[in-house]
Amino acid sequence: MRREPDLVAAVRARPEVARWVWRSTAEVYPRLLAAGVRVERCYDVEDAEQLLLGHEGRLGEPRGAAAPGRACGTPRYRRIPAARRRARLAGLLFEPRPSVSVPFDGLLAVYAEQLRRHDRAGHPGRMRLLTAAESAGMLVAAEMHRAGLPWRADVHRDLLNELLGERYAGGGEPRRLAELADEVSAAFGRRVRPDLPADVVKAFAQAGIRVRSTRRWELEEIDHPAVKPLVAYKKLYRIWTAHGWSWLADWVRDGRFRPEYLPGGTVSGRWTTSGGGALQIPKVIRRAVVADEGWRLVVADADQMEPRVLAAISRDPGLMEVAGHPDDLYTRLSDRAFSGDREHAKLALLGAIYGQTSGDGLKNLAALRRRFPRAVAYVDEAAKAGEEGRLVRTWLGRTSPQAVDAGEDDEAGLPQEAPEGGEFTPGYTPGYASGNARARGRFTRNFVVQGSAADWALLMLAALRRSLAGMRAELVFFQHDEVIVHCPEGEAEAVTAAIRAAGDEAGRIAFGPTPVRFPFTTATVERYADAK
DNA sequence: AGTCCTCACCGG
DNA sequence: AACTCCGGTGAGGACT
Repeated sequence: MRREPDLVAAVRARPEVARWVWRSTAEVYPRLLAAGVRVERCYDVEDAEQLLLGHEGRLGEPRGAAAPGRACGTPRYRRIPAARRRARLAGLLFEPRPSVSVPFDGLLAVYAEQLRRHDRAGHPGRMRLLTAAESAGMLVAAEMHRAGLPWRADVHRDLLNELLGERYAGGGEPRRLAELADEVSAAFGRRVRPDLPADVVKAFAQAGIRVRSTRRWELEEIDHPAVKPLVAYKKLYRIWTAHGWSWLADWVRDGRFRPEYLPGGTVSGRWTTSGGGALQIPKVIRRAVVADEGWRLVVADADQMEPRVLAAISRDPGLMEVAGHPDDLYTRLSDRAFSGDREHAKLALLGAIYGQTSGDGLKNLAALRRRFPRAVAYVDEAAKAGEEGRLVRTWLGRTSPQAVDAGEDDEAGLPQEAPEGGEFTPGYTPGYASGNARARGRFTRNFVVQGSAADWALLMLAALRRSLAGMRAELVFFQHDEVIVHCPEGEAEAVTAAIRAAGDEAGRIAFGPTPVRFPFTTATVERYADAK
């Protein structure tokens, strides 16, 4: 064993190393990137620990943007109630503070034991693939943060002026919002604050209309002159508060928007981001995402990712046949089982994946079950497991969190039991509590599909990262089933080909030999908004 | 003054 | 047609 005084020099001096094993990519890799050093592969011990603990059923708490060791010191961390923070800390192997170092021989022992724990997994090969893929994802996350999404602040400002109007000197609402608020008040015949739901509900009540909430879809069913300006206000208010001038000041520097990506930030393995709401950029704001001079954005969206993943993991012969072509899956599905009605076919399939409880999807589910019995049985079995309190796994082995038993005293801050009958309750989170078996069933039903899709996406990113390595092109954005690559115009064609290849390669590696295809819709554009 | 909760929007 | 799955974010207001 030897001590190296300088991380960057130590890594740079060993180009022959095939894979770096380290405690935390998020802690180490940004320092390397800052010095211009990239590594090909790594093994993130702390991330693997989370995945292994989950697989072993020893993780009752979710990982998230606020998980200790990930986002210490961020505002989100402080938002978590103290009782929950304690519960999270209890399941952690490592000290959450980056400043507390793990002894080197301790790390080696943990790594060696982790290798043995992979062997004991239900599918050791898949489990090794999962931890390797997520480690690759950690590299991608750090590199994307460093590269940043090209963002034109001037275009964004023009857009805000156009949508919201000028700001008044004293602060407060911009002109357009103030006008809409006046229109709302005029329609009610009294002063009403459109940003206060309680005020709006009261105003409608006085007008003789009872509303349960002020959600947009509910308001739109009401016939009242206040509805139109109210809905318009809510849309613009959202842009003003979440993506307005202060967002611009907080998050855009030197023509780049740099969110912090957290691979595996959700229980299902989807990524989250921290800061700037990077995964919720409104469509209109995407006009501000503009490629550099002479460069292009290659925007690629995986087509019907979740149905294709369901075909691959359930091995349903009929659904694999439908998903075995690159063209629109729902059209083929409707030709087979829904006499050409694409919308019904789509709703039925999504309803099966989401565990729909009412509506048209339920009727069409019967048709789906007749034609694609193994696919429906796959998600039904996952739902049954959840209802009975068992764990479910994604294809590669990411495991649903343990249902938390109701009644334990360290649960302060966790949502309480949902009401009988499975009604939707805002704030109730089925993944974390066991109060409602049916809600838990919907969660596990969706988990196996959404999570396996996240498995695939991770492998796709890793494959894409490898093929971009020799180019100037950079991955600059990733959102569940969508990637953006920023590249010189001349590389756009090669990048597009690389993305398509990565999709099918990820399918083969994740799911083994399968006829299922994983095509992308791609667009080479100068502005993100032009991709759709 | 700081913490916590609710509401409602955005995205997939 | 209805609000089912996974999330982040900010504002307002009640509370300590």
